[in-house]
Amino acid sequence: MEIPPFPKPGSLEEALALQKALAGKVVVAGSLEGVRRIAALDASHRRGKPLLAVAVLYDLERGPLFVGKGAVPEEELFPYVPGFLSFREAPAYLLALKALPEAPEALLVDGQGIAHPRGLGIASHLGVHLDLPSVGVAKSLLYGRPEGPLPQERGSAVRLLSPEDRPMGYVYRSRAEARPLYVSPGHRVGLEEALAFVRALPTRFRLPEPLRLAHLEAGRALKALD
DNA sequence: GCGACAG
DNA sequence: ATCTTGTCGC
Repeated sequence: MEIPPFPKPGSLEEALALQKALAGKVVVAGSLEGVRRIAALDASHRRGKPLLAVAVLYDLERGPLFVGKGAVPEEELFPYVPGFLSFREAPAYLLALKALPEAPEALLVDGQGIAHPRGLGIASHLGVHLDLPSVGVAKSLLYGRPEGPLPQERGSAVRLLSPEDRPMGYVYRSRAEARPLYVSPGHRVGLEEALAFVRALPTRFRLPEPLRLAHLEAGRALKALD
């Protein structure tokens, strides 16, 4: 697939400017109905080792088809700063995607979409960079607050609101006993459509299966480095 | 000034 | 993300 070079900011100020510019290109509209092949992205890292990213090419009707991997040496990593995660992890994800035998129709990313201080979480950043529909599924909250209490039952969801009460996504209960997930549109998908998409994904445990596989594979691939 | 803070 | 043991429960 076509992958444009990813600019590495020389400073946080530069990253901020890039972020603001790209946020203006995010499209929060569209349906993922009919999408069949996606790429699920997750990464693993330990100090002293490279950041290891995994892209699982996943057919929604057949299951996992291929695992692409990408690694970036620790010395080359942008520092982790809340709100700037994409500048650290995106380069590794792009390498993992480049290793896939075919381009996915959409991306499922471990992290926020537009539920972000400047509307450009890693899912949105990757979506805009590659001009692909994308959805963010984060395991914890970065920005915003739930509109109300989240029911315990599996499948329940409440909107995630910005400080100005703008809906940015959903707090979603994928499993009855599990802590919620934070689902938000990345790019080229609407608010409700992003939730509908995640709800339709096969989910055996807390994380949707494609992301769980990416998570497991990233962990074992990193461990295999030594 | 204080608290919050994806991975 | 990772550092970390046992422990509760299906």
